[in-house]
Amino acid sequence: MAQAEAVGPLDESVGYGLKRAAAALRTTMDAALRSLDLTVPQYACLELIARHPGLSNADLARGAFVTRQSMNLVLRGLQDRDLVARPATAPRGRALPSRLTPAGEELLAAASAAVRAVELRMLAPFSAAEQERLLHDLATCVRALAPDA
Amino acid sequence: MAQAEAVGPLDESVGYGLKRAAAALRTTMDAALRSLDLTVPQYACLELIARHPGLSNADLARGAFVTRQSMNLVLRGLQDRDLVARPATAPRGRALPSRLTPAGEELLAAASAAVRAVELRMLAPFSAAEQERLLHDLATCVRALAPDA
DNA sequence: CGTTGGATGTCAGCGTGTTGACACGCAGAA
DNA sequence: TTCTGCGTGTCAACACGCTGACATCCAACG
Repeated sequence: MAQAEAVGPLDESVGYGLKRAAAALRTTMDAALRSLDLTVPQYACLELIARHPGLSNADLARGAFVTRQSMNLVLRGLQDRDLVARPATAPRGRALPSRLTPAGEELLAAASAAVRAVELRMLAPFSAAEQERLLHDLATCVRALAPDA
Repeated sequence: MAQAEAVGPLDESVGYGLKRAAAALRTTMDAALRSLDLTVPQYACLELIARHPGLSNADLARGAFVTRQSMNLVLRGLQDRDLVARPATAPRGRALPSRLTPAGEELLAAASAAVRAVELRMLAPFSAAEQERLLHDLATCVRALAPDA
């Protein structure tokens, strides 16, 4: 390596720090979920359905920060594994509300525990008040960038 | 939409907030750089080279959180546009130190200003001390997840 | 000195995600 | 009522990024 990883001018950027933290979290989550044969988008999909039963494909896509098409593929994979269930016909409009199967709930319980362990490790250096403050600061960043979100 | 975007149990997760903030930043940066015909990885590559001249492809890849192969493609695209220059032969080992061309420095100046404007907008609600604190908190998260980083 | 290990650049192959487009269904305005 | 706009689900085509692999080069060690 031609340059040391030492504190450089770039580490002073909050945007770079944000990306670094998100990348580290993503990598760690991926490693934690690998033993359950789940990718991060798949886990996010399950978690979203569990917290908001009846969510549509488009809603899930927005919640997981991917396109509808990608979420559609994720959803199909989860359906093939009998982890989520969607009605064949739309009860209202075109949206197909997704729900977890018992197997899905069971797998999610394990996955959620693994992810929570990761988050706990990330937040270990912080007090409860500091965690709350960090959460609030991140939400403020989002609001400043996308007021309509 | 079957469910409102209201404050749900998921918004209490710091990990989710982190991903949301990173996604919002990424989207906003992408929009700001589109007029300069630059993608976020391309901008990151230019910025890294500018701050650490002589960086190798592998170093750039680590700094931009992508693989060497992806960064190699980015680097070629920038070379084809005469924005960065790399020697044909390695002066030492196999690493080819990258440097900005005058055109690259010029374009980077505009891109850097655009990105700084985005970051300023994101950080507008924060005081200088709060910005510093947020930056420190993010670095702490990274350290907790990847002690060797 | 020879050899082992680590690091780099590059190639092929594949999976994934995205952009673009289309058909369908609801709600509101003319 | 009709029609326009919007949201949704789905398909095809493309581009991007990653995994795996290989050859090369330096450093360190026996």
